Amino acid sequence: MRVIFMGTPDFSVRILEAVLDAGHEVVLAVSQPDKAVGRSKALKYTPVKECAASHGIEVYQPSRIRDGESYQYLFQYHPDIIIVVAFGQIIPKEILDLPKYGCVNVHASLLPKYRGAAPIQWAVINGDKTTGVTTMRMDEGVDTGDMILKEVVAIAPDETGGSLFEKLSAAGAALCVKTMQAIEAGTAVYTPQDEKCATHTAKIQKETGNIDWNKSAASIECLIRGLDPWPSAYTRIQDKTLKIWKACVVSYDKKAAPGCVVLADKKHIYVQTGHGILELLEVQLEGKKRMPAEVFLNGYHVEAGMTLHRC
RNA sequence: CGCGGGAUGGAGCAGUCUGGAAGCUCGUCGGGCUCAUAACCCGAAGGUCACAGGUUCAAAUCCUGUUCCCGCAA
Repeated sequence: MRVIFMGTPDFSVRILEAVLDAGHEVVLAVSQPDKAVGRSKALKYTPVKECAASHGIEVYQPSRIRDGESYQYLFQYHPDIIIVVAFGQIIPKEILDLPKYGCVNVHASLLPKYRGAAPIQWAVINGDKTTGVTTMRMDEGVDTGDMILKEVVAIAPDETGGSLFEKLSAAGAALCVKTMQAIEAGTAVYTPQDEKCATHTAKIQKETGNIDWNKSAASIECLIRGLDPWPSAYTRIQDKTLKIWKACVVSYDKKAAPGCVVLADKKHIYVQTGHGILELLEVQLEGKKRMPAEVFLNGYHVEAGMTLHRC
């Protein structure tokens, strides 16, 4: 099929590559404008742009896809289908209706659950046991279109946002190709979403990682995993930011105020939470590299009674 | 040139302001204690103090330049 691919981050790249591998003709890649990023503030290509460029695919980067120009531009490519994966802008109806087979979206959750921005991280943060990917025929709402195919993916006990991202992008890539086959063969079945079961997720912000020690140890542990590798869960220790990369729930028969270090020896740091004790296993002090707790303890003095603060 | 922190035995850090003997915690190796130990005690090895210049009788420390790492911001 003649495909226009719209997407921006790494998640989209995996699917773009799968579409190419399946032999489809990607005539145009649409991505968000490049952004100044990193310490040097250099303008950086979006991952999709980078991938498209390496395959010799033309790239289009409208700042607003909703203005009339974009429609005109896309129209001249006469796509059979538009595949949209984490593009980052809402697509107007005229473009949705442009291709013969419409616009198909790959979403990293089992719709109608987790419509919206960061379904992967939220599935981990909420402690879900399973999640998945869904393909759908897009309509004007955000992630509200009729579903075509789904695949369930298990969330491991030590799953991180990053590792789940890998699993879901692989699953999404395969599912996208399968969906396209079904559409082309005319065997695709379109199932409306049950609005009553719909949930939405908010965009992940830096602030999302600010640990609230009043929460339970288990939920904080999920937060830590969900926000690994970005933006990471963090707290304050003696006026410095301490990122927490790995932790586990432990039992310890001592009580203190939430955020208080109840045990600190040569190898362990136990922190009281609103419910249960959390042991910090891997941390990173501002300006430093991430390191196991016992290594951190070699050079940083931590003792029982110290308090970790919410920023 | 967006802002800031950092580079010191194998690891993590102090020391830098107020130049003048290389220090702490851990690891490693040897010995001791012990039924035993990842526990404890004693001892040892191991460092061009990121790199290059400069100032000085003397530089980890002050000045200049370079490289690399990290946090913030996006």
